[in-house]
Amino acid sequence: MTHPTADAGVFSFSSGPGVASKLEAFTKLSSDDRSALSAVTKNVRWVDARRDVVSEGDKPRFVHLVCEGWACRYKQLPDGKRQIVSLFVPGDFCDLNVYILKSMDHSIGAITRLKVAMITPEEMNALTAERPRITQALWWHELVTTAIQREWTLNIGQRSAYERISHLLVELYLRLQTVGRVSDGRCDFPLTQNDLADATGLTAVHVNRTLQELRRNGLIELERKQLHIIDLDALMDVAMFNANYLHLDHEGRHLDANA
Amino acid sequence: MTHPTADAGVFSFSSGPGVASKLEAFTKLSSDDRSALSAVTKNVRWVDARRDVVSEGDKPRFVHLVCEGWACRYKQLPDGKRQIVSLFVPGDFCDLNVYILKSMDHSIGAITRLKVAMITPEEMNALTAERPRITQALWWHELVTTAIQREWTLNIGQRSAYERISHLLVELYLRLQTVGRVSDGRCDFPLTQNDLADATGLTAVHVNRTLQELRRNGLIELERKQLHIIDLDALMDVAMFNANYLHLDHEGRHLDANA
DNA sequence: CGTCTGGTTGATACGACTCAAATTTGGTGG
DNA sequence: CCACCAAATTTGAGTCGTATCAACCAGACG
Repeated sequence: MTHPTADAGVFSFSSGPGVASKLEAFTKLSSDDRSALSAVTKNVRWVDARRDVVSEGDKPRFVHLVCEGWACRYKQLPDGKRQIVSLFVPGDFCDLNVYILKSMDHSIGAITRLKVAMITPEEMNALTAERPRITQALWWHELVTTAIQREWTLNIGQRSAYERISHLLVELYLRLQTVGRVSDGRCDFPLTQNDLADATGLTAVHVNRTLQELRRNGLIELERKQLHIIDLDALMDVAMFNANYLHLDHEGRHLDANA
Repeated sequence: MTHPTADAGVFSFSSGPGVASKLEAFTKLSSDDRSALSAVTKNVRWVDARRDVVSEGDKPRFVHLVCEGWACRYKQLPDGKRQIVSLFVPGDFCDLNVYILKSMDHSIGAITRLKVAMITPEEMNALTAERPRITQALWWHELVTTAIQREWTLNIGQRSAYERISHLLVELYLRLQTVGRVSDGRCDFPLTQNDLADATGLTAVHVNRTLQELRRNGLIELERKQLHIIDLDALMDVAMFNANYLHLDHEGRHLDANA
């Protein structure tokens, strides 16, 4: 098992599933699709943990695709409060089509050391012009991303701390599962309690006590940046988790596009 | 002034700005663009206040465009709690491209009596195939909609009740302004305190007391479904309002596409 | 009129915050 | 390999913002 801070890579599956893995949760891609995708993801960049990939106010120039590591989207208030509004795991695109806008209204930050592919608007246009299946899949990705954003609004607005953290854990667990980064009920989980606090609108102290309660109740184990979900059904129950918003039910998913 | 429940129409500007008004906040449209738009918005439907336009679980079949009245997007939890995750005012599209998905993960509900145009996927495809400027504008619309969603997450996660309600009032005021539905610091505001509670993650009682405080502090007047913002700058200050997320700064906005 | 929805008020309770300090962990350099 | 330091986690005590519960009131409607 790779150590979280080792230089070679942050994750257990450091040469794990390809960048297409998330899109393939929507539809099977042909091998041509896959090679077109990997052709535009050649231009990669490593970003240190806790560094910005893009900062609020920047003119957006690239679409970013997370290859390795975790990132977040966050917004900051003048009084210093910070809200993490999205989390990105490997396979996630950060800002499809954002280059239409004049300036970023939020920042993208690296949670861990991060490998991101940088795709130019021209490459994206070429890709979508030539590969309708990828275009569809990117649209699906965009719709799921905004559905997750809505669920977060619901989560923060209506659930208690205990439910809220449970919900976030389940969401991330399922998202990691769809890109092949869960095994044996376990996954990497590099968020600090401070990150968790910023993502859920709670304080770090309260997150700490809530996690202890989840442990005490036999629902999870969480240490050394490893999450083990002991009883997923019970945790989903606590969280009132309804997976419909992840839209993993697409029929095309089981078809083979290479036929 | 038209009464909210009168049959003729909910708003002061009932034959107000056209459906293109929001898109024109991004870029000037040509008269061809405008007629193409109005051609696909012929199929309209009236929905009673407090009724669903689309319900969670439905197969999405149309893109909806709000012509008159207000609507909301909401999600409900099994324990009965409800979160309004978005609000729609005239000129807003509800769910661009949503027909890619198999089922709705949220509902769209009418706040007032509502006039919505129903656009088929085929019409949308034809529209975007033929009218690149509209395609761009729709993308911009989509990006702004999700930016608003992120700002709501921030709002609920980090701002106090007083700041939070202020922020929502300012946002809606500015959005109404861009579609020409503000005059003299005043606009229609059909939300009940209960709606406001569901949108901000507060209770109706607390919303009530908070509104009273805003009134007491000379920032707003709000009665009979009319909002008067007395001191916009002060209110924006309270809310720590940064309008960047509305992306109203696009250069194309001031160009004339008919040239 | 009586009913209903939306708004207002008061008293009380509690979930989450604050502040402060101690402890543990992980990384760094001698 | 150990000593050190910073970051992250944990604990405790006290407070506060917002929720809860329960009336009551006003206007709109049938």
